[in-house]
Amino acid sequence: MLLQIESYLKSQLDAVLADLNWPAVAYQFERPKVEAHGDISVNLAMLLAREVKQHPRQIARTIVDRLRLDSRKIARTEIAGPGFVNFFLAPEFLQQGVRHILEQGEHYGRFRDHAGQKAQVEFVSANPTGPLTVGHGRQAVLGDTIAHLLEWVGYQVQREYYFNNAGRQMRILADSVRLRYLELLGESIEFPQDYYQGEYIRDIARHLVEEYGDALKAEKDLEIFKTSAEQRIFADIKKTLARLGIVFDSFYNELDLYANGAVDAVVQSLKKKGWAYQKDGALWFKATAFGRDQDRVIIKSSGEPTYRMPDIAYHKTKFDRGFDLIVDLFGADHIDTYPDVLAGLQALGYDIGRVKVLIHQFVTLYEGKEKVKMSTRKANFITLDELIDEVGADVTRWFFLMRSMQSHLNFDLSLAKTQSEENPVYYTQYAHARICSILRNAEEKGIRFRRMEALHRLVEKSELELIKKLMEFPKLVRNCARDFEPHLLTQYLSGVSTAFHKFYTDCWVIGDDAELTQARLALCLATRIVLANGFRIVGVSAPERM
RNA sequence: GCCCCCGUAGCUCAGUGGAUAGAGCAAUGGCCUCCGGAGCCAUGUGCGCAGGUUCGAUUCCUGCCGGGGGUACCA
Repeated sequence: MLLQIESYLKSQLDAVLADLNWPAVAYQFERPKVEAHGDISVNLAMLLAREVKQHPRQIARTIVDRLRLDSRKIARTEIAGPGFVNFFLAPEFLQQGVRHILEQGEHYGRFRDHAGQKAQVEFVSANPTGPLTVGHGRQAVLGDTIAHLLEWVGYQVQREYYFNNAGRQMRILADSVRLRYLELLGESIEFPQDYYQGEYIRDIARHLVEEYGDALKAEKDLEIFKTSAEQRIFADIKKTLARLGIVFDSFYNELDLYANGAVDAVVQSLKKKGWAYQKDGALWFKATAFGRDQDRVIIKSSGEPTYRMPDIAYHKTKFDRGFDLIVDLFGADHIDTYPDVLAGLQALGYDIGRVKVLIHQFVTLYEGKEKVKMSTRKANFITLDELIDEVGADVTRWFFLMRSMQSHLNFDLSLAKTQSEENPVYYTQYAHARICSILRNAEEKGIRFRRMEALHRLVEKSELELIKKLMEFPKLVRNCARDFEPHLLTQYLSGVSTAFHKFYTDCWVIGDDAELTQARLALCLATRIVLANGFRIVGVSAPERM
């Protein structure tokens, strides 16, 4: 609705500009912070000042005098401050906004902007060497929410998890399991310090003992230990993600890229195109030709490819699989490696404009004032599961979404535990539960919403403020999806809750005036729709009771 | 050394090229005849420092200071 009124205003303003023979400038609509400045303001006059060589206020005056706006949409127009033109929405327009929301229901806020287009979001992508950490949790929640947002603007989205099961880490993991296995069989072993120390390694070994007895005692090949570890750990990872409501559509592994020749094909292709050369016994990629500060080794002198090769080959498959939008979500530790991948793709002739790389900063855990150092190897990390045990899935998701991804996140565990009852997510969910309670109450009294024509009774300030808030939702969804900024949603939703709680305090819903009751029930229903739709995107529950 | 991110209220964090910079937690005082008090209302402090661009900078640019991360023929 807000989007409709903006395009209406834009067409009116553009017509006036054309009339006056004034140049088109890129003016913007915004929602003023201060109530006295109206509902929508436009900075047009200030931008025109230089072009037209008049005072902004005078320009604004000229424009406003020529505007003939529909009074059912815009109640009045004012010029203020340095030359803002402020518009005040007509109550009638707001009341019709409620009707619009009720008619749209669970589709309110959805767009078809990208209908028919395919997007892929790659995230988490943690190697199966241990349980997910709190840091992975941040990425998991961000990625899943971005995927939701893209779905809301029309994309068909695939969630993909890429993992590396070909490298040295997995060998160490496998050998860690082997040693624990031998230990369980009573052999005396020496467990290296840089091996995986976690208790879960013993669990995996225990399963092997149960399944194979001592049959693997002399097994020199690590394959069975590796496969077993990979399967067990992945099962746990999936279970953890499922607790947060996250399900991946596809898992892609590095080994396949070697097995099916994809890595080799990329090497040949780079050579053929002249982007690779031999030096010091290694094969180098001419990354400097694509703006990098130095060339990179892609095949070591030992004959092994470096990690960049499978990364490039993997990304090539994303293009070959036909995605219109490719989103990569990485932790800050990858910040210096993805440009090589992009350069590689450019060298192969792909349009990297389709790739959106998102970097999120790390989570630093605190226990009170003490910083908790985390290392999967040393197994002194707090797992994502433990965090969910402590605060629940809703709080976990909400907490990770309250911060923008480029901000470092200090997570105080003891605070999260003690404050879990006072958490902002409860405040927001409470509004939803409260609405459900009112509706139950009405139901018990035999009152049902059925009269859309009562909406003109919504005239109280807190009613109109709530409606304005609800009408912002679609624009917000679209902007969050466009800018890949899921955190704005949590802020918005808690703003909706505030507006609702105010309305609830000021206005009695179920009363003697049947028509007014109908109007306010409609507003409650509309609020519930917006909250529920928002919760669906951020992935928290919409409780009917708390 | 070089590259990336961050520096906003006591704490954790939002936000904006513009008109009076916000939320949650923490603190203090109010609000229950009646739909859920997990609520509402009221009270305080802040854009790291210095230049520049601009009609206007907390926002953009440069330098500095402080914190985090990267910078391998490891992944």
